[in-house]
Amino acid sequence: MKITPRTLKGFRDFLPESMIPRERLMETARDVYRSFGYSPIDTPALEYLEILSGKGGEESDRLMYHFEDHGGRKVGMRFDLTVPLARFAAQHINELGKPFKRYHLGPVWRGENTHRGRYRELIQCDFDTIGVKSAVSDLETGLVIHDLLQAIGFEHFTIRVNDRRLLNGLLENLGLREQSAALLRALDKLGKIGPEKVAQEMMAVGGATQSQAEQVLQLASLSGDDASQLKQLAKLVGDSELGQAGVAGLEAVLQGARAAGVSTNCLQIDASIARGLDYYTGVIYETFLDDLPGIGSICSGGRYDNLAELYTKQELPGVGASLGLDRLLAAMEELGMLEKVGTPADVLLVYFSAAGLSDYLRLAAALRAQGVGVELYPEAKKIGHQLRYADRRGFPAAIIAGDDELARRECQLKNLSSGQSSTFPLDDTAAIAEAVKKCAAP
RNA sequence: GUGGCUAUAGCUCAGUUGGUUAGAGCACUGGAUUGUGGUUCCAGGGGUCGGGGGUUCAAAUCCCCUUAGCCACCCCA
Repeated sequence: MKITPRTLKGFRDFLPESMIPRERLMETARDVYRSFGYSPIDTPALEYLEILSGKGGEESDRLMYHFEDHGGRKVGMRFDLTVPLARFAAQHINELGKPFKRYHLGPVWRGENTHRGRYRELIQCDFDTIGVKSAVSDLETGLVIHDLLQAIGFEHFTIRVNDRRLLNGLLENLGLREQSAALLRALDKLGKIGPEKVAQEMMAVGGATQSQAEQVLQLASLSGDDASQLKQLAKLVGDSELGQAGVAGLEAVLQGARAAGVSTNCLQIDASIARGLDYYTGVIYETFLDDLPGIGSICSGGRYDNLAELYTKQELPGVGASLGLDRLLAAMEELGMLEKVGTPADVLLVYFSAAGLSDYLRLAAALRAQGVGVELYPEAKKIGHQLRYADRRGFPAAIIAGDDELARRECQLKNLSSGQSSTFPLDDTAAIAEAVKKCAAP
């Protein structure tokens, strides 16, 4: 009786075809983060339960995988990278200095119900700047998102920016500060259920009056250029100090972004985004793909005033965002942006007979030293078989060097998409490497 | 967590009012072609019909339970 091979609900295997673009995406994220000066860190998958359940209480029990280890310690698996960052920062900030900019790519686990694009094990790609309150860091966070999406290959996307202080300032003005959580939750559904139902929910659940609900909804109906939108917002928040700070924050982000060359198409105010994380206190970002808005935000983040207050007396403000790798890959798949490749190598080296093995090994080593990925076929099967293998795996090229070629100290390089071959001296590995790279280029 | 839909070969699916040995396309392996892939032709392997229980002379087909997936809602650190 064999054990049925299967994976847990919400957990997935990745075949090369999906793992290759996945790794590429992570590499792109790392490159962009590094280009802004963020440094890599890592933290354990397991933490003491008390670290992770700091504020969640009962709710976190449902969401988090937790258990008792063999030493009787109560432990939990991290469900995001922000809480571990808070612990990490509280523990190490004196060695790190401020500001501290880090990126962190890694899996997190959530024991909640699964949906399309939502799994129990997922990769997060976070970057944060902690230890400073500067608006420059707020702005830079948006710039990273912008550069990241461009580096991945997106042209049509919208980074929506908002500021928590704006919303709270308005609510303060209206005397609704106490109910802000319920009201923001309602406001966040705007795109989904429309303004009328949002107003209804605000009145029913949030305790707002009709006119209060309408004023909150005005936030979401701005028009005109940056300056006039900011003017409208300033008017809405009136003399609320908090609200004015929010307007100023947004102004700084918009001006900076324009100075850095970010177009109005790619980054704009959307005062209705309110979603999520309770701990955000300032600027908020959410990013949508214009060609696939239904998939939701693929990169979100914002500013939080005191990341690590649960763990240290030191005040540690921060700002950052997180790329939802799995959701983004699902989107790219749907948009046909992922070409199917079954191999990461550039060329297949056909194996004729053991007599040529030393030459093959020497050639392969020389090509690899020049940055060309080479796969040597491991057995002397028929050439047709080996070429078919190369074709199906998506190799762009094959090197063919049988007894005849080797006797002449030559090899053939066959471009598998055009079908054309050319001959090179076996020793001229620089020329071969260059020709292979030409085949591999799109 | 609530409600609905679904599960047949590696993948996409057919399978009549319950009826005898469960099929197709693609993929895979071998051959036609002993040194040139993608096309074509031939052959082959691969299924306890998601799992368990029940009804029946007889179940892929009907009933119950369970697991997994999809959709909507709830929630979202």
